[in-house]
Amino acid sequence: MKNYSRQREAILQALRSTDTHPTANWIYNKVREQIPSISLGTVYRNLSALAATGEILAIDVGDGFEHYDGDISPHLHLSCRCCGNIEDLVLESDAFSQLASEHGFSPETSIYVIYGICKKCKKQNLNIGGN
Amino acid sequence: MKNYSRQREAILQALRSTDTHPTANWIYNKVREQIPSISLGTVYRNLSALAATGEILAIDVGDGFEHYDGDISPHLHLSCRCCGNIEDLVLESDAFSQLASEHGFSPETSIYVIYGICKKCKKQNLNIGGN
DNA sequence: ATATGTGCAAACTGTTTGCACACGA
DNA sequence: TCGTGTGCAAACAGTTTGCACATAT
Repeated sequence: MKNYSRQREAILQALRSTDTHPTANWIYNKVREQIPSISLGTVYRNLSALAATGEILAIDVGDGFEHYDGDISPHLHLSCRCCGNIEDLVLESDAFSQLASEHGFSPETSIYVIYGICKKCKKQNLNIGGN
Repeated sequence: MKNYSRQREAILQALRSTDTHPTANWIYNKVREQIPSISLGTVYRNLSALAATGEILAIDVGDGFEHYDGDISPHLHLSCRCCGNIEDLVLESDAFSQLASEHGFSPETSIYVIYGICKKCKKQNLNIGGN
């Protein structure tokens, strides 16, 4: 768990260089700054591998894109349906995972997404109607 | 918000007739028992419409399929990476949404997914390696 | 008649995969 | 040399969408 290829290293680095939750395509473009010859397929392959080993998190917020997160600690994802931004909210304790454990379920990864309107959009009165 | 077509009614009914979290295709096959001529496109269109109005929930557990849930109350989804089953766990209170509110975020829908191994799979020693 | 919804099938798009080649041990 | 990973591009699959027709008011 150390012998990373240059490509995987760059992918991991790109993901950890941001506090957003980028898509595969964003990472692809980012990594190309360092390794112009890298291919999208390689990005997907490595992201899948990293997610499978638990080194990164794959988050599906329902916008049709897979998002990735270098922060694997349990935290809330606040997904704004107005600007599309995904905000993090650190959790002091993961009561939900504990609850799941009490019910016989063995938690491994937790992905909590709350959809709504973020503070900024609300302030700008960019509120979207009932949609 | 009452004038539902026969198709939409059937889709809603099919979704609420099960305690699983079916995919669009499952619903499609289910509804075809009543309305054999219904098309997949119609199912998708209605599911999207129902999810947009908040009458149902669209859940992405990262298996490549969109899952739908007729229960829109905040609850945990326990996704077993062994058998693929999605279990519900009712929440008495949604502390996370409250936390988000305190941080200026206006929650509308909450989707909590915990990945792990369910009780049944664990009992059967179907435990999957580090994967 | 008009507006809304449907069935059908083609199109779309993010993701996956096969294959030949490159690189490190 | 051998195994693993890469680049490329074609293939895949779930979902969306355009269009003509059906249905209800």
